[in-house]
Amino acid sequence: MSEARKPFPFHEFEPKWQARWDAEKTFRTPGPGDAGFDATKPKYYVLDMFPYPSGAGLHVGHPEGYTATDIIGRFKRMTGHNVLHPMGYDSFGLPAEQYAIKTGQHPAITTAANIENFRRQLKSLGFAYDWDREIATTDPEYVRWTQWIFLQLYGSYFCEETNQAKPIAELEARGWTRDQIDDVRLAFVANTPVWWSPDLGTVLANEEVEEWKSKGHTVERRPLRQWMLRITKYSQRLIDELDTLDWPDGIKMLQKNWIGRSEGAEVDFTIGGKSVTVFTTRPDTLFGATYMVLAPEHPFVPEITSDEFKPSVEAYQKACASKSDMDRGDLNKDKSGVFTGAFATNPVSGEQIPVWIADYVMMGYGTGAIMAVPAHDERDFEFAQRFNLPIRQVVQPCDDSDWQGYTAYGTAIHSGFLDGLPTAEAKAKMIEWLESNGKGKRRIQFKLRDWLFSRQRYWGEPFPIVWKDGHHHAIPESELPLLAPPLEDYKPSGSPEPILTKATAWVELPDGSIRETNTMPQWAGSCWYYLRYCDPSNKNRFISHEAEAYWSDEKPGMVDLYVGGTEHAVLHLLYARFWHKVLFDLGHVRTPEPFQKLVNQGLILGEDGQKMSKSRGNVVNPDDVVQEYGADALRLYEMFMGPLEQVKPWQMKGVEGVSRFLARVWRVAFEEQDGEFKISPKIQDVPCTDKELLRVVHETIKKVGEDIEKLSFNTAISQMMICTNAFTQAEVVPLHEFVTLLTVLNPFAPHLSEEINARISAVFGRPESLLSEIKWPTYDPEALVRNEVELVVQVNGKLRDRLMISKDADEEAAKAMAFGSAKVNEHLEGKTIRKIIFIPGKIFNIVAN
RNA sequence: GCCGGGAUGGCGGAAUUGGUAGACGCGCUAGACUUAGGAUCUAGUAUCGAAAGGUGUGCAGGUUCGAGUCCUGUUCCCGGCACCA
Repeated sequence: MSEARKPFPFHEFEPKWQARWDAEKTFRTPGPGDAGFDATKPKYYVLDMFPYPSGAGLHVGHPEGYTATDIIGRFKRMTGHNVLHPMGYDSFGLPAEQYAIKTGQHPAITTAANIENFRRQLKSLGFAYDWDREIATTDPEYVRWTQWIFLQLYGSYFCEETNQAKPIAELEARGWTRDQIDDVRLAFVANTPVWWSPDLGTVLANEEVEEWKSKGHTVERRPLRQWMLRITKYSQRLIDELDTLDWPDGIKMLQKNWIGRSEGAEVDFTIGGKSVTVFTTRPDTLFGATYMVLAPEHPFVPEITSDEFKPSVEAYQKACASKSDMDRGDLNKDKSGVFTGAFATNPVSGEQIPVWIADYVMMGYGTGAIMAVPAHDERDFEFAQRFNLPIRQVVQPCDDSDWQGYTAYGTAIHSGFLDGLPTAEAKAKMIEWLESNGKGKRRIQFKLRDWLFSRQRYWGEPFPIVWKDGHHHAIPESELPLLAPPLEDYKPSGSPEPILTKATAWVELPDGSIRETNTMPQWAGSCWYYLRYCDPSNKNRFISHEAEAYWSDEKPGMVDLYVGGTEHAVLHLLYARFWHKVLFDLGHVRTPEPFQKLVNQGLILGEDGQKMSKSRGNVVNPDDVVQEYGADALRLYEMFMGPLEQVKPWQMKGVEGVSRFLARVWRVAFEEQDGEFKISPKIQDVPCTDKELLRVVHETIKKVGEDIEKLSFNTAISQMMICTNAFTQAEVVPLHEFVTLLTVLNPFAPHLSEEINARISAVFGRPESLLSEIKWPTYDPEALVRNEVELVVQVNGKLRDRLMISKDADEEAAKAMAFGSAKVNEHLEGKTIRKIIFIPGKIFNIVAN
């Protein structure tokens, strides 16, 4: 599009307004203690998931959520709130380091350049952020507090009695030994099998493995000494407190499934005098256990295996060790396993059952051992069939289902003292029996594992920990932030030694202690950034008590609205909740949850309906759209595409559509004369005498306000289009009403609305004030009333006529009108009227046959 | 397999929560203005039918004066989890 053909000069006024907002700090949000802070206003905290500043820049998915929160934030400002709407950068991470290695530049340099580009792009979209609160997780001052929070975790344990974190000092006072204390810290060291990638030079979390493998990296299983966070202690609270949050059901379900709570029992079997505990959710089927299975990695395997079976057991263990969890999963159709030669004693029946090892039992869940009840468990059933193991019925189905492989509830049979009991009661009774006979106990089991928190990469926060005499110690808070030393070579060495180990001058301290050389994962920074925004430059605390108090309220979650992609459902959103709860337990924050309301924006697909990707060539770059149609058009289009949470394809024609709408708004105000935009003579500073026009304007105030609250932006825009069309067709455009339209349009298209308002204000000599700083208009309910309404007349529920009728016509009046209609009478011919249903102002339905 | 979300014109999507299905936009058709228009404005646009009228919200039933909306069953699509005992 050539310059001359631009329907309105957005290329001039958009940068102009952005520069002004920047220079005047229009959207600065004073907090407690800041000049200009008004504590009487209610707070509203609206948060975006901050971006990872990649080299590729923003993609069109970013402005989708960011525009939604921007509209909400601007709206809440106009309705009298102190709005906290900040932005920052999640700037540590493996991709940055990989990119740096590839380009030969230090990640600090590439990260700074990428942040600068992101900031430019964000500013070019006119978002009303308080830029004074901008943070990056790589800022040394930010790293300081990330490390400080880690030290809180390190300095705490989980008290089972009160179900909360407490300071380690309490245990010291009680005379606990160092080893005892180290065993219960929320941040602890464990030797555990982890996923190690030699070419990336780091371990990976389970959920990261697939992604990096698909990029061609290799991973292998290795036992390594790692830092873990005891998130499992919070399993129950993380499930229960979801109920207090206004989150999509799907996300709540995802987290619940991820945490994976199961109720059941531990049952102690014996193998040659040795006690082996299994976990089961069906203690009622204990009489039906016909064999036992241990995970191949179970520590008892070597000692219980008889000599005869040692070769096959060892061969099987070796084969399993080389398989990943995924491979095990892929092969779940084919059950495999070997007999150990050992037999276990069933504690309730005294029966001897064979002990097998099989990879369908995993060491990481429960006790790594199961009692197999093939009659009532699908997996056990399959395994028993494969290896010809006995299958014994102990549950009678309630319906006529086959009992073999029947996993639902029923009635206990062939089960001694349980016979005749329904499953739920049988479970309870068996647990009672186990507990009173010392053969087991009730147990609640979770799938959630402790969080593997260390990485061996360079581009992350170092642990504020030193080692001396084989023990770890926190470094003093005064030494924070502990920054990574400059390294010339941070390429992976191929060994699991952390990169920082190479910086010997940094690692080896004069007193003979050595620094921890692992670094934290990228999640660390994103776990608490929403707290730092409240008080971003505080030198003494991660957040002041005053700021924390003001930006929290009586709701369980601190942030009023959090918008972002669904990809973080179980990682970031779970980790952040965990950290927040620890800080809550320790008295640092007053809300038990970080995010009250969560909304996931839907993915934007390419024009071809496929996921956007470089290889498909269907990627839309926001910069190009801004260049051609302007920021307002991009913002408006992304909001007009459809419901925020829905997946929807991009259509460049749709951008043109909203751009035309903006041009129509512009042309209500201006006519083009000799390439200049002159104010339209239709705009007059007169009262609005056109009742219909006035009605549409007030309808627009009402609907746009309500729709913004509901995050229904597409319908709000549609109403503004209706309103604009009414102005376009009006002979006279009353100034006051037109400014009202500009005001409600302002949160959506801030540049255009401000520009039109500024220009017409100058012409009419009105005081110059920013639309974004004035009050949201109120609608007059009187103006919404129509004197005449359309009454739909139906015969047997089918529409037969529409009649204009006074808005408060009663049934008698409606009846007279309806039976006066020729069309209606035609359909009543030869019929007897049975009933009349009258909904005033809407429906008059005649039931006849 | 399990869990979650969805299915409405040629397309993106509306529908006051049981009350006129298809708002608004795209596309398309015709007209106006124009040297010209890929600009703008006006009118039309679910479908069958010349019309009257009929039919229509994935499919099959049900409840109701009335169902896109509620109930039962079913098909397909998208996302997530997946041997968790």
